[in-house]
Amino acid sequence: MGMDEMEELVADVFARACTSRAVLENVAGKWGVLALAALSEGAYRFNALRRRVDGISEKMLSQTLQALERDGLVRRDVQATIPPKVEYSLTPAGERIAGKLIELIELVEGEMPEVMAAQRRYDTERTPTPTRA
Amino acid sequence: MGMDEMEELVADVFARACTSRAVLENVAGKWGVLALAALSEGAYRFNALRRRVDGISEKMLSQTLQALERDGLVRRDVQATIPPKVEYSLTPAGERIAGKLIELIELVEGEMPEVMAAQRRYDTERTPTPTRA
DNA sequence: CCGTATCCTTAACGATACTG
DNA sequence: CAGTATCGTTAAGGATACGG
Repeated sequence: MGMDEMEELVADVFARACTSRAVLENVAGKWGVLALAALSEGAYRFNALRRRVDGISEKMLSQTLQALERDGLVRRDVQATIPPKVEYSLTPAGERIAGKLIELIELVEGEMPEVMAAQRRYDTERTPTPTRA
Repeated sequence: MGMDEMEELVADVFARACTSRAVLENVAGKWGVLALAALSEGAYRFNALRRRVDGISEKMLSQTLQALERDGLVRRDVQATIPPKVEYSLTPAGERIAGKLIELIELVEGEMPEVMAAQRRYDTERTPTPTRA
């Protein structure tokens, strides 16, 4: 077994309790994707970001940003003014990952017509037996 | 406002209750990523896939596959043999999305050294005040 | 304005048992 | 083998209120 295969094992996302899997969940999870994608548009302050990511609660935004900051993907800059301003932005690593997420989002959006057609087919093929009228 | 901006609005993942956001969650969610990534290696039968995606329960695998099948990303082929064999594989759309997910996974794995260093920094800078000894 | 802390509700999840 | 059904547990999530 060569070095490359070795590294693949210890970092394999398919293995549970793997560090890379945890990071992947932060990044690809429900709110992580949207936060990173929004920040790839530029720096945001807390409440502006909250408005951008429609539907996120204060609590979840706070938790999401903390996780991403801990992973070194998001930078948090505090300006000690009154009232205080806090700006969130992407680190270089964050920008690389966010870039890939944008590609994913655009790909998904491009597939939406096909996806919605498939959903309609699936739903009509399985529901039409309502206890047999 | 041109056509392009219009389409972007109706399909904007940043809007809650948006169809593309729901699909993105199926695809990028905890189990969706792993299921699609595994299937990009080739067709899998139910229990083989369950073993490949370490830690997933029968219930979650079943639910995940149903959602992805409904979205037209996974195909389910039943062979009426005894015992029955069911093969799961990617549709063309599923392959396109899975390909992008693999890129994401590999990118994340590549950033892991940097990420883990950031985590260590974050953890040491914030915990070392345990009630002040 | 930027959050954290709390409470409470909901839904995700896992384990088990059972059917086609 | 390939699931569905049910149940109990846990964690995620939302709303509110308060502190920095």
